[in-house]
Amino acid sequence: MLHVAEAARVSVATVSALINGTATVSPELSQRIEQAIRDIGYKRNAIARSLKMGTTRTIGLTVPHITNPFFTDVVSVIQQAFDRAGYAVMLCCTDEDLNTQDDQIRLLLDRMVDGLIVARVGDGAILKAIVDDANVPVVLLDRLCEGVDTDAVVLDNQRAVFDAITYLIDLGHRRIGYITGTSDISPMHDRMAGYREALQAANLPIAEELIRFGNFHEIDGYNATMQLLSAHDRPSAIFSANNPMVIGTMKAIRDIGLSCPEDISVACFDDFRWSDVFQPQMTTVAQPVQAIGEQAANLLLDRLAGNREAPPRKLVLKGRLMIRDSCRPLRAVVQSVSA
Amino acid sequence: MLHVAEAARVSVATVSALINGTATVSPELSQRIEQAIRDIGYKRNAIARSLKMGTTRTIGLTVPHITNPFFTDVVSVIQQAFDRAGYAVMLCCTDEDLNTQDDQIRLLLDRMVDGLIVARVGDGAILKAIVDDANVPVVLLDRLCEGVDTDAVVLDNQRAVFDAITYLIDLGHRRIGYITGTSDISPMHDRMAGYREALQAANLPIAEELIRFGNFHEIDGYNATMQLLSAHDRPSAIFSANNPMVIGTMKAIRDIGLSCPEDISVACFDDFRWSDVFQPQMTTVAQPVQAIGEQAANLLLDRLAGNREAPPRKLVLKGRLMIRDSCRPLRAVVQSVSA
DNA sequence: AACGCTAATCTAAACGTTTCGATCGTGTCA
DNA sequence: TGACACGATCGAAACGTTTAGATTAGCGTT
Repeated sequence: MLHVAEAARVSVATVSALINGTATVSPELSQRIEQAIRDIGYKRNAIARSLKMGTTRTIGLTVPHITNPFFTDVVSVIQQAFDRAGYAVMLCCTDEDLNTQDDQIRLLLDRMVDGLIVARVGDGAILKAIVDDANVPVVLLDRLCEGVDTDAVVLDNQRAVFDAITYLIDLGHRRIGYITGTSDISPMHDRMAGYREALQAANLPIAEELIRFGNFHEIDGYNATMQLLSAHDRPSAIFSANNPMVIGTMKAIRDIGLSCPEDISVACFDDFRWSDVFQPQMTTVAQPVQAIGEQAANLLLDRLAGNREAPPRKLVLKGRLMIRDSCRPLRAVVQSVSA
Repeated sequence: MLHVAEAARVSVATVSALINGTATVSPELSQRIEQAIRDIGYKRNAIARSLKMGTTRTIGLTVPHITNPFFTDVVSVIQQAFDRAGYAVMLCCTDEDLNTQDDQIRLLLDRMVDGLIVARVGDGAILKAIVDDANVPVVLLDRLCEGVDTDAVVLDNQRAVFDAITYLIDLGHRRIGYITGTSDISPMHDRMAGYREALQAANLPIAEELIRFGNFHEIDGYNATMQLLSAHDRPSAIFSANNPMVIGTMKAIRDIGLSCPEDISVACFDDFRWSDVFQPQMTTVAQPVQAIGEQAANLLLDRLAGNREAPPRKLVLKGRLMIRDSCRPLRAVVQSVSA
């Protein structure tokens, strides 16, 4: 900018005024300055600007795994929304690891991001501390955080799983395997509650041996399914509370020589792009990824626009059960119905 | 930092020296400073540091669509690699749009990213201009760019498609539909070349009506397939040069009342996580996403480490044909073989 | 005792902006 | 004609660091 000012024989203040439109500058000088900008190929240095202004027009976004199709989609929507608003987004993947997450959030705050969207991991203690003393607006995505009272957009997970499990029960299933991630994050906790609620509502016993915990990964779903299927009284249906794990479930079913839906019904959380193309077409709980991403972005953009004092807003969206053909009625039930 | 210095009764220079380890500071002062840092909860301002140092420890990454599973995986790997190296990554999705890409690259350069990894879009003119005058290292990902002579990691696309088409030919297919994205980017161009080469090598005619262009999206694959299948002399196999489009292909096949692989064989570029779980298990050309991401990251990290003068390095990796069961031998061939 | 050497510390400039307040013509009004 | 307001422009400080070079103190040599 100094060079531009010299070339146009004006002060840097005038150049700045013209560029930002913060003060009127005469047509004559405007022209000289614009010419100089073109000649020199001047680009404003956003870092210097950020230092002075105290704002970077950059936000941080952390998700556990970007390869989880739910997060892929949400990240995509969020990125687009902020792009439209002229913000850059720094993406971090925490790999479901608490320390990684802490490091990354610190990294983002060091870089003075203007705001944070966090699909958190682990317990909320450090997140809370970080959020409290850095005074950037934070919106929680997908996962609430005890003690962190801030904007959030989540799904009504309990209801969504309740609906899915109830659907399986209506098909005649009585022993329904349930594969979940570790329950220290709210969605897993709430989904489990939905499972239990549905069984109770149908007066079915809750068999703890049918509930299997994994660490969100395909291999965990595989192992859990193997255990479920090799038990002597195996379930007739399996619900996987997370998308990557259901792949493991399907592989285990295949490897053990069974087939879905003939021998065992399967449903899972999170829709994916291939759901209705390949066989079996998977019955899933679809999250409104577009809405989730947009709402999260809007909440944060609203704060960034200056609305800092409004009380925390918690948006709860509804999932939708996408019934396809990976779940079949149990024969016994079909008979009793036709009897 | 000023506050810390005052609290510890030292100069800011000493604080800086301690924090960065750039000079020895006596145990006594060290302790006072560390205490002050803790008391105040001081965090170094990375923006101010960047301004002074001329480096942000941030890189920019642009891809056309993060929801394309190839890019999802590569982005994931790249993000991890830079995270390990202490870099942040700004992610941009260009949506296959040239103007968007230009805007985003400018946005990134304004923010003084230290380097750029670009899976480009459109023609390379502006990209070239941008890359030339911003003097940040750039590595091209997946797609080369005419006139931009810089580090790159790409696939041997021609060979990969050659192998896939040859496989189909060996199965007895003679009329093989080919669905591609617009050929102004190198992978599409090279893949097409592989298609033509394979047909020529087998002395088969190249029927231009079997070649369909789309814009990388599912709907384009759908439309292209509809056209191919409603022609009077329809192909017995279809190869889709891009992953999202193959979903459209499968939907079109279903909607038109055919089935894969019984009525028509299908193969496509880019493997996906569900390939071997659902039916038909798709025969694909798998890219070594892990290697691609790591190599791209390494090339850039090497430049960032100071190796600016080395001549441009172009890494060409090999694809791998994953034969599953979405392609069947043509009956005629089976008969002639058994005859 | 004077000197030079080293280690520890400090002062101040610089990075590239924004912006407050000052300055300087110019035209208007009494 | 003098006072005054106003519009255009500028000078300089500030944002929070890093770092070159200056300063100081301590210590061993001669």
